[in-house]
This record gives sequence, C-alpha cells and structure tokens, in this order.
Amino acid sequence: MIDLKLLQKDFDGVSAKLIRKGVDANLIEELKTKNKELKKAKSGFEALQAAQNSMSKEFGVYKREGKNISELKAKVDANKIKITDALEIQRTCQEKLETLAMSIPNMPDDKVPDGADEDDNVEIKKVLTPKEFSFTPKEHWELAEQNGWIDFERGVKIATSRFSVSFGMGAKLERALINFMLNFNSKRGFNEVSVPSLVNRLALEGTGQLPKFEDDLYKMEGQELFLIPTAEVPVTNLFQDEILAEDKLPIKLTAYTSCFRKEAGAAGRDTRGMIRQHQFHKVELVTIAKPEQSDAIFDEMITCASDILTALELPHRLVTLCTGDLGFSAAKTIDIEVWLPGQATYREISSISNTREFQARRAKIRYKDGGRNSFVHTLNGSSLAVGRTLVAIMENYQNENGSITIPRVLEPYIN
RNA sequence: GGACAGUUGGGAGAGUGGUCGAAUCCGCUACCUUGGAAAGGUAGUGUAGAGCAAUCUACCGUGGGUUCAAAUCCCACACUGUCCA
Repeated sequence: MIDLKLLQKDFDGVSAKLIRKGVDANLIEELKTKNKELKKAKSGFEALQAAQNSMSKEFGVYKREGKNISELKAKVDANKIKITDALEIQRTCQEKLETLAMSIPNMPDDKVPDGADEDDNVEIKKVLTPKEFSFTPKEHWELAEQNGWIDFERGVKIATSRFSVSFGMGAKLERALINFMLNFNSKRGFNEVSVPSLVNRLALEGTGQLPKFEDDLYKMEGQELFLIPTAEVPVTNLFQDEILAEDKLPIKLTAYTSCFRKEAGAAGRDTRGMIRQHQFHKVELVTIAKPEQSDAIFDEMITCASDILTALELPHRLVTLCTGDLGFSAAKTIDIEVWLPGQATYREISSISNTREFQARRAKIRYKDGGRNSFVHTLNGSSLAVGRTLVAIMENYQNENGSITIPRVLEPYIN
C-alpha cells in the first residue's frame, strides 16, 4: 500500500510517480480527499467517545455515592445517539478509503524508464552468446514430443488445456533442476523453506495479488483459500504482522513450489508448448531486508538467478521493465530472458522485483529500527521458472537428429 | 461429524461489569553497586491513530449483541488441545 502520510505531505511528488505508472489522476485526488475525510470523521468520533468515557466514569461514582443519576443518564443517552451516527460515518469513510488505497499500485523508482508496455523495456546486458546451429533448430514442443519427455495431450485429458505431463528424462530433468537451483541458492545464503500451496485472502492482500487480481487465481470452493500463483505469497507472508529484530535482517529465503495461474488475460498467447501453463514449478528467492540493504540485495538476487543460467550455459539477457510493464507491487523489476533458438528470441525466465515498503505496509512487516518500528523492504525473484528452464535446455542443447545433450552441471542430479 | 476445554502484552500467567492497557514472574534495556563479572537494587519496557504538546482514541482470537460502562455477560465463527465416532 502506498504511504498515505507521504501522500498528504508530498501530494505532487507522489501523484507524479503514480501517474507515471498509469494511475488515473482523479483516483489519486480522490484518495487524498477520502483520507482527509476519514481523519475528520475519526477526530469527531473520538471527541464524542472521550466524552462518553468520562461520563461513564462519573456514572460509577454517582452510583457508589448513591446520587441521583437520571439527569446524567439523559445526557449520556443523548450523546450515545451522536456516537452511533459518528461511528457509522467513520466506518463508511474507512471502508471507502481502504478499498481505494488497496487497489493503487506501488510507485515506480525514479530510475525506472517510462514506457507503455514490454516493447519499451530496456536491455541492460547480454550474458553468453547464442551458438550458431548448422541446422534449423526446432521448437521445444517438437523436441519434447520426439524424445518422449513431455506429453501435452495427456495433460489436457486429465485436467484441461495448458496442462502437460513430463515423462522419463523430462521428469528427471525437472527434478534435477529443482534440486540444482535450491542447492545453488543455499550456497548463496538463501535458507530453504517449504510452504503451503494454499493461502488465505489476507496473505494475498499482503503481497498485492488481491483485491485486484482475483480473476487470475484458483479459489477453493466454499473456502477462502486460494492456490498460490507464486511462492512469493506464502514466503513473504510468513512474517506478516511481525516486528522483526534488527539483527535478524536480512532474511534470505528460497522455496520451491508449484504455481497456479488461470492466465485469464492471456487467451491465445503461447498456446503451444509449455511456456505458459496453468501449473508450473518455480524456485523462488524472497528477502526481507532493511531499507538500506535492499538495493544491494536486489543486485545479489539478480546475479544469483543469472549465474544459474550461466552455470547451465544458457545465453540470456537482463532487461529493466518500463513503468508500463511493471507489476502492481513492484517499485522496480529486472527480467531475465533466456535465449530460445527454436523461436530465435529471448523469453522471460525470471523476474526479480524490489517492492520496497509496499508489501511490508500491507502485510504489516516491521523491524525495530533503533527504538522505532519501521517497515522492512521485501524483494522477490524467480531463480528460476523450472518449466521454462527445461524449454531452454531442450532448445539450446538440441542436436541435429533431435536428441538433447544433458547439461554437464545437471549430470550428478540425474543418476 | 460429535463432546468437552482453551485463545490475554516478547514468553509464562492472573483478572469480582466501573479504580484494567491490564497483577505477578521471566526476559529485555538503562542506571546503581563492583577492580571486572555474577548476584542484588532502582527505573523503564506492546501496537496503531490524532495532536506542537498536555493528552485523547482504539486493540485481551475474529465479528456481532446486551449495558451509561465489557478482557469480564450473551450469540456466531475461526483456531488450538483432549476425548469419542
């Protein structure tokens, strides 16, 4: 959530940033007005409540001393009617403000480039050069089927479209990748956690998926539980409503989970292959940090994900997302895109974001900053999406006859 | 699914409808004491919001209700534990 105090103090600064992200200026104005209204309503209510409290105390004294209470009772009753009204007004204000505030995205960092969509993202650097093939490289679905690694039809049969099944070496490689990545991250100081795949509404509000993006979530019938779209949700919310000791920070975690997305807005995109599935595996990095640590850790997380690709000898590039492509909670995001020879293009395989205080404010994650309580910074990033890594391995390691060489670093994990 | 018990501050744990934001113990912080430490002593020690401040408001699992007044009484729900199916 954005800082309403800051909005009040520096309205022009905050709204300029939000407008860069595409927020309607009227909404920001409304947010400011609503916030003022709430404060007014609150102070009105509190004054009445204070009067009520002191009269109630007096009431006790009167009774003890056996005084006549009828006059006081009349006063108290009259005040009570006012309180009921004032409370109602306050509640309405609060509800309206909350609904509005929870649906306003984070402010982008100043350095984030302006832009409308992914076409305006800015490449930072390329790592490893794509190799030249002496033949026309195939796309991964062809290779997957030819080698019997992935069965797309049977996934559809037992579930629905955008589900697939891995067999044999395909399944082994998935497992190898998960192990490899978790070990890799552990060596970089990220502590491994295993978390539930179902979370409640509060958790999803904490990280920003709700209330705005409910359409893309799978919800349990008859229960307020949702399948996680990313491990970021359960892992970050582990610390929800906590005040962490300063010396515990940064908390660096890595988790492997399945992720579930309805892909509501992606009809028709990537319908073939396993680039865009309703269920996919992902190894995630999450860090809870002090504000002054977060920029260095952000770089550390990017390096970690990039180094995994380098270890797998997969060419990739780093891209800064522009304001228009930035997610709801992120202040800045770096995407890592892996080279797919079959498509002759770079495709997203990791997304690393610093949300700064945005999620911490929603999820109430704070730390003792000297004597004060301050909000932490939360960061998250994939390292990596397992299915897409497998795709990249298939396409980059393919031989002319359609067979696929196993990356050397994964060999110990296969047998 | 049923029966019973419970949910209070960092932890343990008390709490007769008004003097309870809440005893006490432990922990933690500061100071005193000491050559230094331990022990001992003294003081402080929840969160959020409003205000320059004094201070005020809210919070005892969650949401409602009764009452002038609720941690305390009533109702519903959630969670934890034990027992039974």
